[in-house]
Amino acid sequence: MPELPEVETIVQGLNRKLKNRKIVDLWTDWPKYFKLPKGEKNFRRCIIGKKIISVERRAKNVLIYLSDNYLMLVHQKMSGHLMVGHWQKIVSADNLPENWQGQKWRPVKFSGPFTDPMNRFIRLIFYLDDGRMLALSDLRRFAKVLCASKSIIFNLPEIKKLGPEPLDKNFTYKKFREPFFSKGGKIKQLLMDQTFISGIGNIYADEILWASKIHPLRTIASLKEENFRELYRTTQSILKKAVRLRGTSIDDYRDATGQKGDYGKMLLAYHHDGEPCKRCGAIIKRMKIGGRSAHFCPRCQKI
DNA sequence: ACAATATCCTGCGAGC
DNA sequence: TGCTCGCAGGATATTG
Repeated sequence: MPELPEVETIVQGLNRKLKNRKIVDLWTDWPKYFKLPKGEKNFRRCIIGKKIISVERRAKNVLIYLSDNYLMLVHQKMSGHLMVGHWQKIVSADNLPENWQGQKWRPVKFSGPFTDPMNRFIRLIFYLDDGRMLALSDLRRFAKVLCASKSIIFNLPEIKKLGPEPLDKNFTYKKFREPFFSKGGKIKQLLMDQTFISGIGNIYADEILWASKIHPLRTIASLKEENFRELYRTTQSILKKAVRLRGTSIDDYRDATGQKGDYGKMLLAYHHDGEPCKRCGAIIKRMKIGGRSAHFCPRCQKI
């Protein structure tokens, strides 16, 4: 679900709310979430009793720094949302809110945005020592949660391989341009390749390409220097603006407190197929590229 | 070696 | 109304 701006927004919220909290218990109805890297045997033991030092973002991963040099990594994948709320144990299921009726029983009352439909899909809960909880709502159950010592997590291949952060101060044009010399293929797929630049997914790839007037099927070899300049510029400006507006809530994305992001109304290509292009008036098209839908203007994004 | 496809899941809306 | 199909913001494994 969330891409860089959404994960960044969530992380900022979590960091404010979770700092110095101790994790006292956890509950899940989907133990498959837990992945233990080599050297760790027991997820519960990794987590319980640990204090949360800080929360940071790397690519689309949420990094929760714990005491004893431990680190919990959460990847929300397509439908995951981390949120913080108050909780109390529910003794009887009789007075569950309407949107929980008929759902699998959950051991808590989540009093954040209680009527938020996403609450139905809370599958994992970390209970905190201040009476609050960190919950993972995840309709499709794709999310992944890892816990291990810092060094083990940072040495995982999927973390080590990650490309540079596009909003990092050190992300110069040179750094952006360099990998294109050695890689081929189509521009859209490369923009979404996490080993190339980290944090860009389907929405922002489409927006960046529209803003740069580049067709998603353009090959790297066909791009001119001015195209790369434009891609570099729009990548940073679009992601920055999306972070400022707290992400895109087309469907179900929420920040850590259940609020929607405001970048949705800024979208100019993504989900605008069938509508006139805001720049030239041609009808925005949608096509499948590498199993994902791409939205683009067939007139001003020339192939 | 590369790229297209299947896979992990569930819910929703469209179309018949 | 009720069924089936396609679709969804990700990443990895498998196939061709």
